Amino acid sequence: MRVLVAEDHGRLATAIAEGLRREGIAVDIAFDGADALRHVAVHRYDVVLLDRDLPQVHGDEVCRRLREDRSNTRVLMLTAATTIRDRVEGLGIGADDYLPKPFDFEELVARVRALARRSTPALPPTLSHGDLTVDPARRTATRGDVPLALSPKEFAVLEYLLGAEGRVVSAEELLEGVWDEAANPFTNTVKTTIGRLRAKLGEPALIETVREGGYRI
Amino acid sequence: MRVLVAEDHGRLATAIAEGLRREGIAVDIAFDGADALRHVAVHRYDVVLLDRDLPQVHGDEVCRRLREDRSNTRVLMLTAATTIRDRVEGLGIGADDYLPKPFDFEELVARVRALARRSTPALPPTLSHGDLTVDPARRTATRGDVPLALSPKEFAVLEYLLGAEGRVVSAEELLEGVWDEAANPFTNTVKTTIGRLRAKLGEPALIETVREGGYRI
DNA sequence: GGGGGCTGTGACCTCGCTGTCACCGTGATC
DNA sequence: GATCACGGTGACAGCGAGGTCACAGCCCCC
Repeated sequence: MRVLVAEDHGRLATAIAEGLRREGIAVDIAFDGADALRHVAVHRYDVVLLDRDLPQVHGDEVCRRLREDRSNTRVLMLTAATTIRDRVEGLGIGADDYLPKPFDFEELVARVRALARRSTPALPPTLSHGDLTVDPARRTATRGDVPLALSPKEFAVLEYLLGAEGRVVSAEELLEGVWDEAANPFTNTVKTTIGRLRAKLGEPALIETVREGGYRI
Repeated sequence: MRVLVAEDHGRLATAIAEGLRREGIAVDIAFDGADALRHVAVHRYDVVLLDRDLPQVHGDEVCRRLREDRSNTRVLMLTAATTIRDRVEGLGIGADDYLPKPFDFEELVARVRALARRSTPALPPTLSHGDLTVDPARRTATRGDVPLALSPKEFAVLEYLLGAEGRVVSAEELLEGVWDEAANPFTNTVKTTIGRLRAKLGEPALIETVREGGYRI
């Protein structure tokens, strides 16, 4: 899962980002509205966490533009204002959800996850393939009743591959979908992560390699 | 991601190419319009970076030809002229985006990325012929329920032949369409690959030979 | 401060793919 | 039947994509 945090208060933005990363979510940060639009043009996000009072380009405007390309990115509006009127306005603009500051971090994560699940509507709440079952909401994965202890990155990669439903996923696509923009494009961390994931998934092997193509489940 | 830079100023072309490569993007260079068309005929690019003032064949013409085959390659026009009129004309010809020189390199990269994201709305789901089925997205081929373990080259050749829908495809055409430009034109690797492919496809034979002509499925 | 898990890096290795070459089979032509 | 041209086949060597491993930095938690 990949999220953009658009928030001009540096401390808050980085705190949110840190927290989400600890949950295995790839996070980029934009410090103003123009920056947010630039990021959105370049990458695909599952969710944009959007502060309403952004400098340069107002949050409402960013939201409106996001609605225009009908990419199925979801918008979670953050705002200091807490009146019902604001809430209604926010949703009217096209935000998918709305969270008044100050908020509880747990709740933020829960809402982000809920929205992300909606951004790929075809997928059922738990993903499975053969005797492998992955529950994105609970962050658990089991193979034939045996729970798997996956790290956040490993989990994210597995989730992505399952979501692709047998399509071949290139290393580049994985980098784009699971890592954040700081990732070195020439890294071999994808190879390594796939290797570790395979080791944990055990036999019989589930992740196939397609030479010159990528990986497939 | 693969990009073609069509730009006749050698220094600028190589500088752009270097920069994009540093971003992990595969880049080919064409120094004039005819060269650009040749590259485009042979390879599939996500984005073509097209200088408008190209020698031999003008950028506008290259762009028009790109629109004609409905490959979903995106065109980013570069131009020295900056008037609104030019901009409108450029887009009218069918460019997907438009960047006036001089430009900020960061912006160039961002726009290339944004275009590339738009460029891959999945190809037709599967190709088939008789009991043979080929799924390009999953990179799988089956013959009557039996999955075939094809190498990348074999798969590409099979895909090309199926795409030709019974037309006779010459060895030269296959070389152009499936191999890269470094391929030795006198090679007999096509013969060899066809041989291996036939062996894997099994009986009854699907690939016919047309003497002095080429192959047909 | 120290231990432990998670990640990314760089070095090294392995193995399958691929292009080449030499040779064979076959059908056409004389 | 001899010759010729073209296509098929099998052996082989080099290469490069992908796998593996050890290690170091980082962060968290005790």
